[in-house]
Amino acid sequence: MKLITRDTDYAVRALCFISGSKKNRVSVGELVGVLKIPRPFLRKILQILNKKKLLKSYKGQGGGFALVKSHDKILLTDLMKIFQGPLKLNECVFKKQVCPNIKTCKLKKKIDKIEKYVISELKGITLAHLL
Amino acid sequence: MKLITRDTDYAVRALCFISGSKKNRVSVGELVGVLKIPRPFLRKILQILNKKKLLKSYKGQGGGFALVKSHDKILLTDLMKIFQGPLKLNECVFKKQVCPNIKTCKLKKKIDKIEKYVISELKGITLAHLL
DNA sequence: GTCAATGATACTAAATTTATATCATTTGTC
DNA sequence: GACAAATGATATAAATTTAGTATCATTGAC
Repeated sequence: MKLITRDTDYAVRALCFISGSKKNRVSVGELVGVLKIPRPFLRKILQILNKKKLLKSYKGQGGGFALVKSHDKILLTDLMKIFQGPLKLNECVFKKQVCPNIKTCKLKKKIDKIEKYVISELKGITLAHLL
Repeated sequence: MKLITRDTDYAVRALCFISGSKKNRVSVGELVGVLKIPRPFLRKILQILNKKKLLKSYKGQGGGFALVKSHDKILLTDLMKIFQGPLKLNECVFKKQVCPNIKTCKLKKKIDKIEKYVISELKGITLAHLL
């Protein structure tokens, strides 16, 4: 029932740290040292963030990762989408056949309303809110 | 990322059907026939609902399950709590050590706000909204 | 007493989340 | 150019949660 999974969490932490760092490149080794995130897992996450253009990576000695845009432009929902798929509180539970008696399910509308609220609120949240 | 898991779903369907039934007792066999839920799984769910006093069970020939309270008194959140644990959108992600630099995490307040809204909205939802 | 129902409980399977491991590629330094 | 330090790509494994199964015991109407 967690809305936010661990990889999203780790991504947030890593991006925050990189954003706060004075260097313009931060290596995995540095991040692991500070954030205590399992190294291979963090590597995977950073590679994904690189592919998704939230980070730019630099290979070779002295390499590492740098932010592409400033932290107040990085939306929490972007991270959630990347690691957890599209934000949907309700999936198929309240579709057609909920109660076989019923054609239109009023509950769905209620859930949809809540979902919209959550999404709109989350959309307003950037990493800047952490700093 | 589903807010509602399958057992909650099944519970909703079963309770709805029982509520709509003219009989005052509905057996698992009947429910399985109509709702197409795997029998042993449904049995488990109904047993839980019985223990949690949302259903009353009757053993023996002609036995089955009956509602304890009317459908407009059964809250969706009750079912979610029973099958999915306490409703918390955010768990430990945005606690203390999010960004090691930071003491108080503003994001937590935002998430809390959303969570409260969701809970309050869900609290208003009963099975009656399905009928 | 029999049979049709639920109670209790232990087990299995599938899916998702959370990692781990390894080899390839790039690049700065000597 | 060799080497070392970094990331890229990718396959696999472990842990957890969700979903489902199976079985024997108990109850109660007939």
